[in-house]
Amino acid sequence: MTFQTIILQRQPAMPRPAMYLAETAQDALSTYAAGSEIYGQGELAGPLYAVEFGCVRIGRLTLEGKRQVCGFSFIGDVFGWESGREHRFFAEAVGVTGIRLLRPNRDAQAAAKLFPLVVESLTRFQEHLLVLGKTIVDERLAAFLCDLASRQANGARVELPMARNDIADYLGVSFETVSRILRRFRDQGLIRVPDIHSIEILDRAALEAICGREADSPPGGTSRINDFPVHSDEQTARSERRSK
Amino acid sequence: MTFQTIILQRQPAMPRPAMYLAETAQDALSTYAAGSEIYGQGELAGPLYAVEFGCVRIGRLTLEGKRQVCGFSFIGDVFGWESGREHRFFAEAVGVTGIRLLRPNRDAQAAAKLFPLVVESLTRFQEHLLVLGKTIVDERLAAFLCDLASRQANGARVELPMARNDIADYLGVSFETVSRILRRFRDQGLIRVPDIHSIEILDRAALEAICGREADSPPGGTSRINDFPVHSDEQTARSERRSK
DNA sequence: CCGGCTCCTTGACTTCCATCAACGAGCCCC
DNA sequence: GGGGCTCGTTGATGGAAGTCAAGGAGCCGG
Repeated sequence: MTFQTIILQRQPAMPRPAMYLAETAQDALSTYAAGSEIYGQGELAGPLYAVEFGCVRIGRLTLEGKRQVCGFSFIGDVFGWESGREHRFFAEAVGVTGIRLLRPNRDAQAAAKLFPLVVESLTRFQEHLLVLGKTIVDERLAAFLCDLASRQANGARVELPMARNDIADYLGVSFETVSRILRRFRDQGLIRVPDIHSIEILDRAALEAICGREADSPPGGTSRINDFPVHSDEQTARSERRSK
Repeated sequence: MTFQTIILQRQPAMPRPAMYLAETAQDALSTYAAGSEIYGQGELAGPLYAVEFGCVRIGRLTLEGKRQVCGFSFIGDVFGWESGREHRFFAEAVGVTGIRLLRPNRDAQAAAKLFPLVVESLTRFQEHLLVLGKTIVDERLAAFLCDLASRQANGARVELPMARNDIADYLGVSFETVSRILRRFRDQGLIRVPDIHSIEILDRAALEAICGREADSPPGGTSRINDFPVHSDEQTARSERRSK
């Protein structure tokens, strides 16, 4: 396995709440080789991980040996949440990747700081869930590209550090289909593919139309766990049945 | 719209962390008619909601008018997390459903108590995500049944308060396919369908084999945000490339 | 009781996509 | 440079599941 040459957006560390939890800046940073495992299924869970640079894929190996990727984490993202003692997923570096270990403190302040992050993570999974619910594969791929474009603030240029195989396992399609659809998008003039690991979006509106997106509304605002509007004991039977 | 006769597992409220946050037991409880909206897309977010009895579906209406259900919440589950100011999903009562409003306190203790709940919710979405990644629809339905069976501690009996349409939108298939596959499972002797809203699982092992499940490992244990095993700066290039 | 409604089932057809297969490109090491 | 490897592309084919359509089963109100 060779080192990938792409190092995605190496930028100064972002001023995120997660950073507050790192013990010291020096000893909590690890560099992972391309393809190396950050943690494996069944390993003991505990710390959280923040991506400093590069890209991480999170997924699971099924009993039949198939692989399903349930998410990618890019710079600034935090992953590693577990509700049990063990990791139910694996995490692997896609390219050369820098990871900062986050050690949650025992005091309650730590939970309050982590809260927005876990909710943001939840939001991501929910959104991806909707993508996987789509039956037309074009829509899934379009959604994937739009999502990447909005997460990477690179203008029309989108980096694809992961392999086609990873994208396929992420979108629940075969990697041949990924290849074919990218080609179709190219033929339709929606994208350009200057090299295998980057894509230039020529017609963002068209892509968003394909996957049924509204505007560019990136998740991850401020998490609100405070004041709330009381509306109690409503018996309203607004009961139109929504369907196709 | 008529009231459904099924009220799912009306039990004494479970001693869950969520309960600690309800203001008072009386005024925070609302009863919703079947099909009624608990909150809608675009509404202001704020409080959390705990299911006391019944069942809630959470989903989104896409621009094209299609509906995608991204989760069901049963008794004891907490929903309503949002990373932004607005709800990006709707929540509707499936049958007659009792909802307890949870008002998070401002103090940090609240976040610490809510933490396990949001991580549990995250876990559910992750698991469902893997289900949607499956290409064979039989596997999705088998996974759905197994999931319900493990969430409802009813032995082999599984209540299906939601419509076939809901299941279809949850699994990303057409409702005709749901019907067909349930029939096939019945013909194969895997399930019995005594009435339209309940299923008896005759061969749990076979169902779990179909969807590739290991043992019955219900999520929602104790969330660990504390001590962690330090393993810093590993450069190990354990780089087998996992694939199909 | 009958009509109207929603939900569910079943059938026929068609399309989309997974699979199998072959080949090319890039990379690395010997 | 040549061989071996992984990754990516493209083509051909079959099967799985969506779509269209019709009909049945409850449920309700008049």
